[in-house]
Amino acid sequence: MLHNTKKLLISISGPTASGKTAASLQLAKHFNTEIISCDSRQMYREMKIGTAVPDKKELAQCSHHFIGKLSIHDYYNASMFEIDITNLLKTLFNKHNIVIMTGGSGMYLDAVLYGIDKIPDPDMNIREALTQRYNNEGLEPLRFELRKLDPDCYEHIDKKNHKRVIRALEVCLSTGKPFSSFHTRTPKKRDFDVLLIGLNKNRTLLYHDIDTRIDNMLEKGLEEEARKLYPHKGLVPLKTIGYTEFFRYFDKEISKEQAIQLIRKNTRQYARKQINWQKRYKVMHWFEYNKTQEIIHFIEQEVQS
RNA sequence: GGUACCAUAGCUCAGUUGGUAGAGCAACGGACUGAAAAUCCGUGUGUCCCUGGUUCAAUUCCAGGUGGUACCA
Repeated sequence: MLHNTKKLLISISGPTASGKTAASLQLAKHFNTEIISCDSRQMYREMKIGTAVPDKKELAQCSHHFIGKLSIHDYYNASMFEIDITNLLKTLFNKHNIVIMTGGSGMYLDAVLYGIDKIPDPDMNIREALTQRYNNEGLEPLRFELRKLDPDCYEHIDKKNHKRVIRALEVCLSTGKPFSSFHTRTPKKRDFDVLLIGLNKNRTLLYHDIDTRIDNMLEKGLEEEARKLYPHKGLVPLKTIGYTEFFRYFDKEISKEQAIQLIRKNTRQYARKQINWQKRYKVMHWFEYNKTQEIIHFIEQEVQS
């Protein structure tokens, strides 16, 4: 039995197809607890197949949170996720000493672990106007304006990344204060401990398993799911691997075979970006993807010490 | 069997009037504070098919070989 007074959040990280779902289910059953999904796409209920949500059997094995919670028509972001999850954790920690969180969205994980600085909600009209300007005039004028409004931010920002520049400008314009003035650069304190677990799978096997997973999605009807969502293809949640490629096929821009090959390629690149992101956590404990018993043993040792 | 053309990066192909080579895609590495499965940045990884000849120097020119493609038999 666990005698710790402080509650523990166990985060399972790893690239797509590394076995996070299976591992977290085993952990949840072993510790008799619940699972929170830290995945920026599995939370949309219309996108089940393409985001590889756990199947009915898996979902029935323990309580899952945040899967299919939103509609693709809802606006959502990492800051909202931070608030929702910290609130949810308060409830769950009343029932459990340990809670599992699993998923591949690095920024959402950061939001839960360290928090995101409080900034007034984005003004969509300003964002829209800036995006228009970017489309018409290019990035240069926006960069120039940012240099005027927030020289400090301009120093550090990725100047070729239009989304970053637009975001910074949008905050400057809607708040009247420099974007950089909102950044505290200090992680928030949480009243629970965190144990970061990373799943490791060698690249060759990972790529093989990605292909298998995509074959499964196609069998389950990914094309049909994508076709249903095609009318909404402009929505942000649908800018997602597995859907955008099919949308291009529906637009007759590429063949179906090309779309599937693109899904494979883009998923591999996505996995690499996830691996890259996960390297930033110096306190991550790495395990081979199929060694859940070792993870359980490790957690029990950590809890007792 | 004969003739012509081709052989350069993982793939498709440039190129070197002879001084050991570069694009796209792929691959790989990285950044990330309210769009993050998004967005952006960086890196060339090579027996220039093989053997011989000419030359100070051959991936480049010449000869032969091997493989491929097309056409003729």
